[in-house]
Amino acid sequence: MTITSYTWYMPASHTAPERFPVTVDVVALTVRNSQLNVLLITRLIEPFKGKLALPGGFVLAGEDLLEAAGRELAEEAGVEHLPGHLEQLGSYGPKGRDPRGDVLTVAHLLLAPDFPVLSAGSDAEQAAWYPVREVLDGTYQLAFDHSRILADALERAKSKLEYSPLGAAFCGEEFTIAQLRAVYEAVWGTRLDPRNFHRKATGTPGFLEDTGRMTAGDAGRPAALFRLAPEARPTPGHPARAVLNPPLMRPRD
Amino acid sequence: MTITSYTWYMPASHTAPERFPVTVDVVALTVRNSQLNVLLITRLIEPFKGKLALPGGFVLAGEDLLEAAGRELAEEAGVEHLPGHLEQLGSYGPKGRDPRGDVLTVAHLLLAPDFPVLSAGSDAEQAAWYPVREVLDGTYQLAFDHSRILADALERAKSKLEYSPLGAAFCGEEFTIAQLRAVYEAVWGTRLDPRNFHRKATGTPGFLEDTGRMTAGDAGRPAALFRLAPEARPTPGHPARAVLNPPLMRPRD
DNA sequence: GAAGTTATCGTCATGTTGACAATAAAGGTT
DNA sequence: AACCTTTATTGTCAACATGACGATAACTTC
Repeated sequence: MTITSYTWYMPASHTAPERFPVTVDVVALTVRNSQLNVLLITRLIEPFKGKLALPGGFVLAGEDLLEAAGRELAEEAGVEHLPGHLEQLGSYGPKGRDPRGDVLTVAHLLLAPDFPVLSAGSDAEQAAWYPVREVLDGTYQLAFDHSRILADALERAKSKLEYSPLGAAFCGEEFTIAQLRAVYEAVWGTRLDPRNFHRKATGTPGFLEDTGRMTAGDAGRPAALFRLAPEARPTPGHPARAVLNPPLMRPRD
Repeated sequence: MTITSYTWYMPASHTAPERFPVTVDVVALTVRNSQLNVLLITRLIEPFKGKLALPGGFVLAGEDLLEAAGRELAEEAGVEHLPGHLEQLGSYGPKGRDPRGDVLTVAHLLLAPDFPVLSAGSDAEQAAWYPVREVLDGTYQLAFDHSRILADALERAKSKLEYSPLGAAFCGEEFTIAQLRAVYEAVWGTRLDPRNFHRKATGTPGFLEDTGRMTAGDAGRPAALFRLAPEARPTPGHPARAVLNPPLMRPRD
């Protein structure tokens, strides 16, 4: 259905409302060997040709935002089923983001276990994981306002870990306390005392559930395998409801 | 500037990107005689004629989102200068929100001291404060998906009070601890112990600053007047930076 | 002046944190 | 097999924060 007349919410000028191209961008974060990484694509065309950018693309007619974000991510990363937790981060623009005109973008945040990115053909935009640290310190330049979006995403991710059980979104189905701690350390950029973290993680009601199984083959004493407790698991409609209370304290910056 | 061709971010179909009407809506909250209130307008036309809705309107060309939200709010509430703290809440749509077609809306949240709403002429949409409680319990019906947006806004407001100094955004420049406590009680919908709240509010470094002045004329012992500490005041670019740590604990639901 | 009201300061038991000792259970080394 | 290294897990303890309330202080109202 196309809207041909607007008689409501009429701007003072009494003209038809402006229409904007709307894109979704995704800040996909994961932890690879104890480092926080972000998924970026290399732009093959102007503007910002050769620069790195967040994966994303236009919202299509009849699509919702999360839907569009999931679709774009799946397309550009070359995966079928989206792993991890996807949520909306915030909207940017439409003014002054793109040299070619006003574009509104709705940024999203994906917290996911490490997954392999498909190496597409050479004519497609190449997606790959990049250490967040190296993106922030200027080793790489991001296109558009994607640096700011990344910064906002990081701040969101950091605080998510404090109050929600979403740290586990970076892990697989089952994980050890040490693996979960590595997530917190990578996202927060700090070191945490293993003993205190263990106490807090296992002692918080409604957070973790012991599987009864253990790791084997690694160095050191085998570790117990945990999974998210049912109350902490995301359910359709109520993503990640349960809250860590009191929060897992992040050391003061 | 009008965009006539898109050669980047090209959807698979290789057609020009869809364009959407984009609106901003504002959930304006305030505390009036110990009750949380929300600013709503009465719709004068279809759809949802006669129903209540959040103030809002179309984003204009060359406008940014916060700008548009501030403008719409000022227009519909009939105020010149926006009081309080305005921030983006999140985006909704574009699918299935409006019976007439896809519209993307970016919801915003305003936390403000009680301010008088201009009673515009009878041909304009009438804006007024409504107790949030009565909106939630079904006494009033909201248009579009505005009930959901209001619910999300409330959740955001509640958690904002825990970790940020934004409770003070509901108060004027100077306020007493009891006034601040009334804000927390109204937003959280709980009663707080005055003595413990006083201890926490005045004992949190970087939150409040004693003005040295006192109230007079009210019932009971005069109260000291406080203002936000400089570290907790919003500055252009860094809105409400300082964080309450540890947070002001909200009683478990 | 007495009573009522609100603000503010204290007290105390309980719970949480941060620092760190000690033990457990594996693999690797000699 | 005895030892060493590594990592996991269980405790201990002081410092601090919270929640529940007692006790005053300083006004207004009657």
